[in-house]
Amino acid sequence: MSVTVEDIAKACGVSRGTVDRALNNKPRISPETKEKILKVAKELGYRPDLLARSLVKGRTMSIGVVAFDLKNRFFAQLVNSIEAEARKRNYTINITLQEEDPELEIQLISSLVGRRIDGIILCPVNKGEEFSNFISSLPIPVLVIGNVLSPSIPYIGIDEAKAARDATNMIISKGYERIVFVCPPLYKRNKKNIYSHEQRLDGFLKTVKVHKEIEYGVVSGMNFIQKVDSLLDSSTKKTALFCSGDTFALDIIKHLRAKGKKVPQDVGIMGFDGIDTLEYVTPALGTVLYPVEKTGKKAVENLVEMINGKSIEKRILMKYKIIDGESL
Amino acid sequence: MSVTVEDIAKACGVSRGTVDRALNNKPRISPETKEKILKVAKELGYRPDLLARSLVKGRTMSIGVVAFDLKNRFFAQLVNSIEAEARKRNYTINITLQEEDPELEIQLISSLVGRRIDGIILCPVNKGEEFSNFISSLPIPVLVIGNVLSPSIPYIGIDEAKAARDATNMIISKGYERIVFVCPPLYKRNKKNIYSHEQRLDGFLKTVKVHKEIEYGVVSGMNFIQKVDSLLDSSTKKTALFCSGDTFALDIIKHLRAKGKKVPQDVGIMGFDGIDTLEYVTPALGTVLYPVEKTGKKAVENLVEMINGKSIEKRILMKYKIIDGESL
DNA sequence: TTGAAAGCGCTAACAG
DNA sequence: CTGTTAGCGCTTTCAA
Repeated sequence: MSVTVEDIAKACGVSRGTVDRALNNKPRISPETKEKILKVAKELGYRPDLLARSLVKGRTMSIGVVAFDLKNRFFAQLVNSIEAEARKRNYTINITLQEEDPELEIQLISSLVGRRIDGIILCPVNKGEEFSNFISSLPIPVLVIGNVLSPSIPYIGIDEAKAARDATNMIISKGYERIVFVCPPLYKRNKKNIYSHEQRLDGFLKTVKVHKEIEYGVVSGMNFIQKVDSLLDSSTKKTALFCSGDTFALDIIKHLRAKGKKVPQDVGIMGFDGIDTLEYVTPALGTVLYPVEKTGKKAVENLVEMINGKSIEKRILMKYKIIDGESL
Repeated sequence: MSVTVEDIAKACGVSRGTVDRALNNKPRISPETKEKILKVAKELGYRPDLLARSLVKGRTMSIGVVAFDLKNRFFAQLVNSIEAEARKRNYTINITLQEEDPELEIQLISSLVGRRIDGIILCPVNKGEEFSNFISSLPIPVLVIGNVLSPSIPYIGIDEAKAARDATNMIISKGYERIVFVCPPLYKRNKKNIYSHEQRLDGFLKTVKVHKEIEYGVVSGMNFIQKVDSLLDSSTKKTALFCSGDTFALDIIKHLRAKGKKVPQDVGIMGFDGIDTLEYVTPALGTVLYPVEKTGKKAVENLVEMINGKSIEKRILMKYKIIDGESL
């Protein structure tokens, strides 16, 4: 079908080895033959078969990405920056979405390994020792983003608990009498890896417990909007809702608006993540700005290091930023 | 390094051919040997090298996607559905982002072809005969989304011009005296493929010219916000802005809000695309709902058909929907 | 400076 | 039912 090294060799009356030397700028070839080979290669429209090359070289120059889905702004932004950084380094990315299905995740990872990609950036939904062992047993390096797996598997992200503490303190400083942590995913903590949300909860609880005067609560489950509703009706204390993700905050704001309640007059709202959607939302949401783009970039940098046999830090923390919006 | 067919063959005292028959459910093998081989394969933790398989099979079971970037909601949603549908069909996707760089786009496509992917879904930024010829000359099928390239290259999308006509008529029915088409990308029409925006403009113009009583205008360029501003100051006619993309509309709304102007009281706004961000935006933006997810799904379906040697329609049109929001 | 041959791991074809 | 061989397209090694 397409042109091969063999074809060029024949056309030039040389051997495949010589063609290889010409095509890949290797020494031990005369300038004349080289020039001729390059010319013929161009004429024939030669395109190297990267598949065959990978087979012999033992690396594919591609990295696998396993994420939840791309509807989620966080992952879209993340993958965007991963691709950009990978491209800079001549890597291609293979994206697979596990849609929060633990079994699918394992399948996808296996498939990626089978494709002989050079490394994986993983946003895991699985957790536990068995899965961690599975990851550790893989023949290629894996870097984890978002949810920590085990101390021995490289992780890159932010200090979630500390960020939550800072955010909670910010809310407290606004004079709220009651703060409710809204964390819908919490109910799946037994089945899925929601490390980051648990850490955020932890940071929240630690902070709020110090302030005896402040009433606090935690809401979890997919029917969090109803729960929030009844909570708000149950007391007249000045209340703030600290949501463990911006989208939850936006859902609540939307609901409150429909009910005619006002933010922040009737209730204060704080988000987490700083997704780009916020740019167009009013009132401007207070949130914790997660440096997604930088995280993606850094992840590629470090994964490539690992691919090249270097060791990296097991826990790389990025700088987050507390954003004081109009919603508090 | 890792376990190969050869290893299993040796361990079982059979030939590679037999192992192949066992592993891939091929006939002409006794149940006992098959069972034994499968058992040993599992014990050794065998993982087929898909690279080697692809080399001999001539297909990689992966499809390439070339898009602008994933910050753009449209592409994030599109890629999300492409991945999901591809996964269903046991295809993996290779994503590359061209960031609206025509030369990079060509490079990326070449690289994908070199990797022997089975087909490409392309959201082109290039245009013109030369590029179309380049695409046609590729040894693998290409399906285009968004911007049409040439009638001979399969395209999937919506009837942009008709959608714009319908949208314009909807705006007119609201009693506006002046309608301005805001299309920032228009200024790059000579360098880049902005087919869809041009079609939208075309649909707008055709419709508005029929209504002699209505004043109309077109704004282009990245400083469209300023231009819109001075336009609004220049007349007291009841004006609507028909933006050729939702994000432009959102940018304008944001700006107007900052200036204290109200939508739709002071000016009506209509968008195009129906990106998911709109869910959280007020006032609810009137827009043209592009069936992104269905388009991505359909694209994979059709590309796979092409990969399997079947021919498909050259121009597949999806159903769009005019959304009457609160912004008009 | 160039050629020939081996081999990456797999599947396919043909014998046996 | 099973083994052997060739070959996918490339790179690498060892001779010449």
